[in-house]
Amino acid sequence: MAEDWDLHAVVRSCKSATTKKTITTTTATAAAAEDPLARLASLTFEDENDPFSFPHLAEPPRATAFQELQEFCKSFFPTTTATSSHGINPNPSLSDIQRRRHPVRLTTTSSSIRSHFKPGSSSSSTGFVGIQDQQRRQQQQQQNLPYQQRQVLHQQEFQRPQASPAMSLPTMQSQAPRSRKRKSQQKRTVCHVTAANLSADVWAWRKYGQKPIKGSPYPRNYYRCSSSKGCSARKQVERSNVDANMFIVTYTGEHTHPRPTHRNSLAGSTRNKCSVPNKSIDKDNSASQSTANINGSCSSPQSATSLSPTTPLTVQTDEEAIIANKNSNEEENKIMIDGNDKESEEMADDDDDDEDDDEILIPNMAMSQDIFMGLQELGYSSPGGGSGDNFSDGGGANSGSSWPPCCSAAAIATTGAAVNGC
DNA sequence: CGGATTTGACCGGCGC
DNA sequence: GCGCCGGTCAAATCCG
Repeated sequence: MAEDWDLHAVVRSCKSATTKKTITTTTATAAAAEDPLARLASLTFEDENDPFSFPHLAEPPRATAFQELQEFCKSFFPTTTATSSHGINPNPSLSDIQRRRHPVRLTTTSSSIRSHFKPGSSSSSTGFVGIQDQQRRQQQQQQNLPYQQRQVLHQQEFQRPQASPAMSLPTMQSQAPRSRKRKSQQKRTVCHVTAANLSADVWAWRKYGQKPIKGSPYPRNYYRCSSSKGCSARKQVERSNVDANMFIVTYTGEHTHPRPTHRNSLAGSTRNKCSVPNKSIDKDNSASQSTANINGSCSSPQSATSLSPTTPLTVQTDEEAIIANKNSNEEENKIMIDGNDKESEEMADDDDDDEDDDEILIPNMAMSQDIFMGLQELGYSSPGGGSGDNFSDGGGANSGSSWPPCCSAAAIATTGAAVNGC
């Protein structure tokens, strides 16, 4: 139920990315010397109005470091053939196989996304970075790579920033009548983010639906922009069924209003509730929901603040963004990375129907492991535990899973706010 | 009281 | 043509 699966609070409750600017600059730089990842984390925003710009990303020393890392990590990247070695679908269907023959881009249509989100489908090498990243992550884990190294690998996929995901989306017909066909053709920006990173969004989102997704133990939450009436921007948040720590965020549509420099006034009016941990959960259907049940929600910034704003922050740039981009109009917002660019080009070769579909999304994010630990101590279990919720397969919203990413996200945001004196 | 969330119902695209 | 399923609507409810 929503009390548990309370992503809305994450989505909306947290401060703008400017908050993280302080976090990253104050906590990450110290570790930057020994940890390349920390360098990434220490990236700062050039413009407060554009929290996703990373002016320092292109600085020669860092760029060199990235290139080195990239070279180093290339061997870990999957190459050309999809595998079923991740426990996703040992018995791929014909359609799955066919899908694998056609790499899918990050920004794509719903049909392709749907295909890739199907548990039985796995992407081919170059296309769907998000899913691939999940696979890669598992591969890395299997290879017992050090965590930070995995983080570096992960981070590399975020080196290509974009402005705001939503703002960079192509214009769509916001007043168009409801049309599935049209929806399916809308461009989407898909990214994988950690729970904390769900908050790295200056827009105010209002939840308007939640649906169980076939093949996924987690429901998908639907949000629309509440910053402005008539805004067609939408956002879907779905927990990855591959990596319970990750969330698949899909942006659709475009904001019809300026980006708020601060959180929209509505953003603070969200219900901030900190329910009793582990209210849990429908016991009737726990079998297939092994990871759906995370303990009770806590979207309350107040409770998060109680963890102390001075908690040392370990910057974790574990977010993912995706995306190749061929929209020349948006080139100025992107930093091209050699390896990724090649992949993008290859993708373009494979599928030139979507020449300009690709988007970049790279929030600069930080999260505090200490805060997570603190939350756990307060009774919030980590993702992946619990018994699971009951999803009705029929239409309509359902009981959601009870993973409370909002807790950590709110904690981060609030902490950052405190640091910033916001 | 206004706005956000929840959730059952409905619509329509799409695969078979 | 049919059924499945994702996406959206909207009434009820909640909350500050």
